Amino acid sequence: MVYPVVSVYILSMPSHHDRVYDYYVPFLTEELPERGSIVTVPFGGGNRHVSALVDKLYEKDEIEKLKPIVSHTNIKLNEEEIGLCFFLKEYTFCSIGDAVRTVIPHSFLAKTTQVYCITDKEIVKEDMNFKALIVYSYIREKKNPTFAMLKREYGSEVSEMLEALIRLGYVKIQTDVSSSSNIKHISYYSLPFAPHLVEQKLEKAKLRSENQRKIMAYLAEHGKTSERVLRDELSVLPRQIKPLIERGLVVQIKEECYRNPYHSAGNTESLPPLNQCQENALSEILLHLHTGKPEAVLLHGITGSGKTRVIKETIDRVIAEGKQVILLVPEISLTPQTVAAFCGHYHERVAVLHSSLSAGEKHDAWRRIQNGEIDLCIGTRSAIFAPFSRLGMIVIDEEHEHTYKSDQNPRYHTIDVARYRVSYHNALLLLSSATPSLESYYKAKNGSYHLVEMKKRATGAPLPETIITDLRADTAMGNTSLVGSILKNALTENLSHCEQSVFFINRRGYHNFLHCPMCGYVVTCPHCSVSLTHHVKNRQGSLVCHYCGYTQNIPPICPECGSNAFAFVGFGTQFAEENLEQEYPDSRVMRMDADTTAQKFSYDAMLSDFRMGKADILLGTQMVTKGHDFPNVTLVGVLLADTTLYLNDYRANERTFQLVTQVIGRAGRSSKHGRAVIQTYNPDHPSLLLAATQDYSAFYEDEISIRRSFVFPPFCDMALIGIASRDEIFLQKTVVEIEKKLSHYLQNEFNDVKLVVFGPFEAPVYKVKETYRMRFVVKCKSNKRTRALFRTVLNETMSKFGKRVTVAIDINPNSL
DNA sequence: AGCACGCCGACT
DNA sequence: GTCGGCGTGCTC
Repeated sequence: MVYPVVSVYILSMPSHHDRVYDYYVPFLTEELPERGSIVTVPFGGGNRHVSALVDKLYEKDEIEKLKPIVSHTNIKLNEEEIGLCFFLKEYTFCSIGDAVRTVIPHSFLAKTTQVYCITDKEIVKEDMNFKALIVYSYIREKKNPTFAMLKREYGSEVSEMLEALIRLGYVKIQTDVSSSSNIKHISYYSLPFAPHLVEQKLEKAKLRSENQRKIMAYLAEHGKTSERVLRDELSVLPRQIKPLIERGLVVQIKEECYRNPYHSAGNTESLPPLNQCQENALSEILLHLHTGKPEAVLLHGITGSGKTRVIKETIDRVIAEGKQVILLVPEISLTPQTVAAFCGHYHERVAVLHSSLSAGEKHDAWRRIQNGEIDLCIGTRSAIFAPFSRLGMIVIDEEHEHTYKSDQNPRYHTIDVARYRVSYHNALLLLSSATPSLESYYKAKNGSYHLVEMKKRATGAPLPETIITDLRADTAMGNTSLVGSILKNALTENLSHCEQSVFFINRRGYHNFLHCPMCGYVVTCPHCSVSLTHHVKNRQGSLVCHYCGYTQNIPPICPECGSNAFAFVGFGTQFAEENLEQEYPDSRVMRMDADTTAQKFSYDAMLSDFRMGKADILLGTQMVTKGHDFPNVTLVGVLLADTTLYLNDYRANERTFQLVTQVIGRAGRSSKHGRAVIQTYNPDHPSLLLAATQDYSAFYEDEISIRRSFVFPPFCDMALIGIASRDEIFLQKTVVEIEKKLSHYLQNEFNDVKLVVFGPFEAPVYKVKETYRMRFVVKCKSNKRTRALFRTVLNETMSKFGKRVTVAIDINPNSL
């Protein structure tokens, strides 16, 4: 006798115990699970029910040692999704469970519920009182009720009873996995006969109720009608319709309905024809579309060159051929405007996917894509997993943005996943940016991507005139205003012309921190080793931790030495806003940062208000720099460009160049002449000088030679090994253990692996939310052997120190 | 991750 | 003499 057996990965397993377990399939009558099916299996001593992914199905005649699977759900990952899971596991050291939860939405995975069930134990009379017996037989009869059911039946004192029953071994708690389909249905009603027969039918059925006649009449006139319309129009409830259904006078139809917050207000206005530069770029891209193999194009166009237009045109071509497209944008620029701009005439065939959709909305968008109802999916990072079966192209707009790198659990880079998917489908990967990441541009220069460049602004407008101003000169003259004299002149002039300005500042809050000049004391967060930031809300000042949200009042004097010279140092968006309002009382200042855009869609509302001219000055953090098109903006000010310049990170130059280039690009996008003023204490810094002239290739040449000589990406990979614990002693122990293991393996089993280990260091913020953090920084080449070494060290350390510490490896992290 | 098994302190 | 702390180890 041979039995079907499945090898499965348990989805709740931590990565260091992630391996296959075998189960036999007992129910031969039902459909067999397949590779990719999600099944429920008994696991561990208590045989609790857990979800698992079927890796393979085979036959075995010896099943003595195996347990049977419990059931299999209707959820099944396709071959590509399974491949993506293993890809994520290999590259990010996550478990298969984490990978599955990343590749498909959480709502697709079965929900677990706690149910009570009886055991095989024979009842001993003395153990049971009358009440206990009642509860026991209820559980037996109802076949595994939930706690909610028991409580409804017997009140809340039932929990003591249950505890006793469990203690005596008559009842146990079981985790049931119910496959929640999470599909929303909507009921429609219609007549099963021709409308003119209504009267006749009503007579025959002897129905005289006014409401029921109304319903019939309405359906006769309007045909198929939803429950909701009937309720709104006739104020009838489903239970009044029910008798009609029972008598066969009305039929009920249930249809799957999709929740869609983007009512795809597509933009069907005809666009101006492509200019020569755009036309050339388009035809170059199209060259790589039908090669029958995976291709990648890096579209590098200066700010304002109209990349968006070219992308849209390319999307049209791909969809016209019956293929599907994923368009990714950075979190920050996923606005209804962006969606509308790309929607074009696709309307209902567009899905939007991002992390702040509700579970139901995400689920529905996913279902529509699966059902082949969608041609274009616009979204943020997670939309890279959109389940298209005829994928023709993946577009990654602003490809240099750090939001494409996941900074938690599966710490994947979207471009890596995109390359996997593109090669699976023989599709085209289109990366686009005005300031490509060094890594991408390097690949383009070396032939692994095709490079397409656009060097002219679409409107023919010249690049903004850019002035780098030396704040030291202002300081020397005793001018401590945030706005130096040159920027001040430019702003005054701009205001008098009724033209708009965008000011960029790199920091939230009011002042940076509270500092005592007498004793040097700085007010810090009690849970995190970081200074508190001054925020003002409703004219009330408070100190806020940007890591854990801890808030406290401002102490009037220094708690350390009692000095009243206690003062704020540095400044943020809030302070700048007040400062500008004071100096320019007649101008309207709009502040945009994480604090003012916390509400859903408020970001969008602010942008369109500003575009419509409801403010003169838009002041904000990073978010004002992203790809927006403000035709009336002619002045851009960077209040302090130095903040990214001296980051303790090899990408400091790159970040500065990208940021400044992008901000400058906001100015003078229409026919009006634009100006940019960059305030700095380092007016001679090459990255600033090159950003001012928007000279990407010169910047690239400079920077790539630095990267080459100091060996930084793209000439190697950086791995960050992060160790965190609430217990400093264990943290230290783990750090020592990792150091020991690394050096041991590098001398023995893994002596072919080349890596340079730096550290251990304390993390830049050593303590966050009562957790202490240390790290190693490793220069390596992320190949199979290196990852195998990392995996070995990670697994062994985690097995040893298990719950007291967490160790995570991030390959090419966003910040070091 | 869960959960059982197993070995030492504060209670009836 | 027991209840219960959580350290250790296993899960087809």
